[in-house]
Amino acid sequence: MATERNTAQRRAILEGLARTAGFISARDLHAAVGGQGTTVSLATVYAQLRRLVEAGQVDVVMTERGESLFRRCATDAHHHHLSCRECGATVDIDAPLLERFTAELGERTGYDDLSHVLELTGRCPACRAQ
Amino acid sequence: MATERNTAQRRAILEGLARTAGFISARDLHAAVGGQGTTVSLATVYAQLRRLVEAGQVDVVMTERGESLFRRCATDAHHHHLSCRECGATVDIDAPLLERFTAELGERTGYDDLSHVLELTGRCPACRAQ
DNA sequence: GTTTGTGCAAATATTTTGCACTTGA
DNA sequence: TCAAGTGCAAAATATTTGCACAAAC
Repeated sequence: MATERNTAQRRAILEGLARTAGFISARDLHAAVGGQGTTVSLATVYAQLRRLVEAGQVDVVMTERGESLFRRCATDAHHHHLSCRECGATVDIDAPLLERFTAELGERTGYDDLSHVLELTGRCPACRAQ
Repeated sequence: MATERNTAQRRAILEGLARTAGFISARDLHAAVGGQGTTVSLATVYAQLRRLVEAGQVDVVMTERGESLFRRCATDAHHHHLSCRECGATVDIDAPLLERFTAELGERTGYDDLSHVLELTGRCPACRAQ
């Protein structure tokens, strides 16, 4: 039985994920965790993320460029957000348009049990001003 | 104006894609093309695929492992895919609704340089029938 | 004390790039 | 002719792995 050890690095990574609103790359998570007290190697970030994904505690999506993005699984209500790729500021988004879109899609394609992941990134007004 | 030159390599790559039923990786396409008379370098396969993708003549999807898969496609517009989580079958989706949504979002939030990752999964009619 | 996790550096895999050479129009 | 395309090898990017050491239990 593989019991997870409660190491300082694992704690730091879980906190980093908890502090993050949406999806985050391994590289960015590594940077975010490094900013705090503990230092964690990138290899350990990957190792922990892999365990968390296997345990079903973390979600993964692939960007178009082949980069994996991770987030702790949300059990709460389904919603989306837009986050600034420079400063990390996030804005919540009500997406009735998107929900309608998926519903329509099911009818048109014959697929059912549809689910979607939408990750939006951009540059916020403050960062743009610089 | 970028006019595409009709090189032997480009022809071989297009024929390779035409001979392929579904999606194919750059590596496999390179191997398939090499089997025929002409030899084409892997770098050229990538270069041509990139042009074809930019021209909207070829589709790309990402595997879970971050490998790009290509296939010649009918639609020219930017679009996404809905894939069956059981058998992997993929359907093209034109998403003018989504594009409009992101454009609107930019105006409403003041964010610019928006990009999105949209992952759609469901169960296809064939798998549902079982 | 044993087993799991960590960190480093090196390996792997995919894709891109710099640059000299070739070729299509 | 000459810009666009090609091929090679090297670089860039993302992720994994081997192995010695450290730490959790």
